[in-house]
Parts: sequence; C-alpha cells; structure tokens
Amino acid sequence: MGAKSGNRFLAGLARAVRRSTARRMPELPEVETTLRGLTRYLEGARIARVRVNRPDLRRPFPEGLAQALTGATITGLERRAKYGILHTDRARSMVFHLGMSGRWRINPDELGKHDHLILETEARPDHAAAVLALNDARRFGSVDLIDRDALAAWAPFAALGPEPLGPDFTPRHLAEALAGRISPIKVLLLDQRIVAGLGNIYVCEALHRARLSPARAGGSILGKPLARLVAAIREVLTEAIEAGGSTIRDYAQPNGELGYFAKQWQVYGREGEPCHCGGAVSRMVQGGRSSFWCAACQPESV
DNA sequence: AGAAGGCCCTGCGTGC
DNA sequence: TGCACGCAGGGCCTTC
Repeated sequence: MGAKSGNRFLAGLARAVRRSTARRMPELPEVETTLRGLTRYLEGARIARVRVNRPDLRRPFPEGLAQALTGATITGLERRAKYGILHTDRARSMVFHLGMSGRWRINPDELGKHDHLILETEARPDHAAAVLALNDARRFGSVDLIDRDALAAWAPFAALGPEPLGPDFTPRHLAEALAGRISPIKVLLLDQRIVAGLGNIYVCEALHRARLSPARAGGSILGKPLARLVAAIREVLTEAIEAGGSTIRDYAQPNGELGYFAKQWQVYGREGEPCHCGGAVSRMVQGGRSSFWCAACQPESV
C-alpha cells in the first residue's frame, strides 16, 4: 500500500470511527423520544425529592426550583419544538431544553458531575421509586418554571413557528415564510420562527431527501420542490422518532439514557462518503455550521 | 426587517 | 505522556 492510499485508508477509518461515536444532538425527535421515555416514570408520579447541584445551565435555574417541584405530582408531559414540558398539579410547569448535550438519565448507577438536576419520584403501587437526572455536560440547556396558563405567551414559545409535524406546517406556510428571503434555505430552516424543532442534522437530511441544495436562496424554492421539502421534513422527523421507539425498548438504553438512538443518516457527518445516487457527500459551512449535501442529487439549479 | 457574526460551554479527536 | 488547539452548535445577542 503506497503512502497516498495508506493515508486515504486511515482517513476513511478515522471518519468511520467518528461516525460511530458521533454525538447525537437533541433535536425534535430526540426530545420527543426522551419525553415518551420519561412518561413511564413521571406521569402521575409525585416528586419526593429534588436536588439542584449548581445554580445555572445556560441561564440561572429559576428561583425556588426545588421547592416548586418537591411534593408536586407530574400530571402530564408535552413537547414544543425542542423543549420538553412537565406539567404539575401546581400552577407552574417545568420547561426544559436539552441544548447540545443534554439528556435525562434513568436510575443511574451513580451520579456524575454533569447531573445538574435530580428528581426522585415516590414509589407507587405499580411503580418503583425512580431517580431522574438531567445531565448536560456543555450546559447549553435550560430549565424554567412557567405558569401553565401563560405557556403560549411565554416569549420563547410565542416566537416559535409551527410544529413541523402539526397541521399548520404546510407548503403555503413555508412559501409565505420564505418569500423574498435570499438567505440559504439551510440557514432559514434552522430559524425556529419559520419552523420549530429542526436542528442541523435533520435540516441536512431533509434537504437531501427533497433533492434541494442547502445553498439555494430560500425565496427561490416554489411549487413542487417546496411541497417536496415540506414532505421530506415530515418524513425524516417521523422516521427518526420511529427509530427511537423501535430500536430501544421503552426508549431507555441499558444504561438508562433516554432520547438517543441509532439512526442511519444519509448525509450528516458523512463527508467524502458515497451518496446512494452514486455521487459523493460534500461539506460546507453555512452560518457558521456544517452543511452536508450531495452535489449530484442536490444541484443548485432546479 | 433581514443578514452576519460572536458568545456561551465541555468533551473529544488530532497533531506535535 | 501531555499539552494545545480546533471543532461540535441552539439560542440569544449585537451590529450593520
């Protein structure tokens, strides 16, 4: 093996290793499966103890967080965009965001330095007591207490666009949101005001599925391609949620980690690898973030 | 209003 | 073996 091909081989090996160990960023599907996993432990459960191990994540924890949750019963769990919501039998709900590295750990063998908020549930006739730890190494996440009746008006929620899996995310909505916009479609789909819940991974995957270049000006996408894009966004999210539900029994991995699952991506993190169309996956930086795409099946011209 | 860039933060891979 | 560095990016912020 010559030096050149040897280097290529090693580079390919390094990529394969990177891919297999790639961090799953919590986007909409990860938050959704996290909530489904938490439901079994939290819905109807009373919070017996709360431990707050540090004053803040990205922002300070709300004042009186532990007192607000201690003794409360979780009445329901809900997702909005990439936020998870724990409703209680009290006025306020707890809203969490997992940021880049956030996760809930179920009954961890031992608590680590990144387990910042720990909820312990009371045992019930048909449920053992459980320990739920919100772990977030990079601390890009957040926790808030918001009056349930005021959630829709809460500033971070009020600014959000429609849910991509909901009835309001239509080709017409997207056409209106993109009209006149010259920014790359990749950047615009990350704007939570246009559609709420997409992150870098699923934007790359959806554009690939819709055969649209991430570099296309948002306002230039009309008609059939636009409808294709709406459908592709729905499909990649739905399939990811299904993967999270089917590959992991009750959504929890053996180590008790929720929300992360093995899902094969077509382009994300696959620079230099073959696309199924026969082309090759490329990478570029848009808005300071990596975009992965295949120039062969996602041409810039329509 | 839209576009562009910076900031926060830690773990990991890489190169020396 | 260790150390420095670059990279990952969601939401929010400032500047133009």
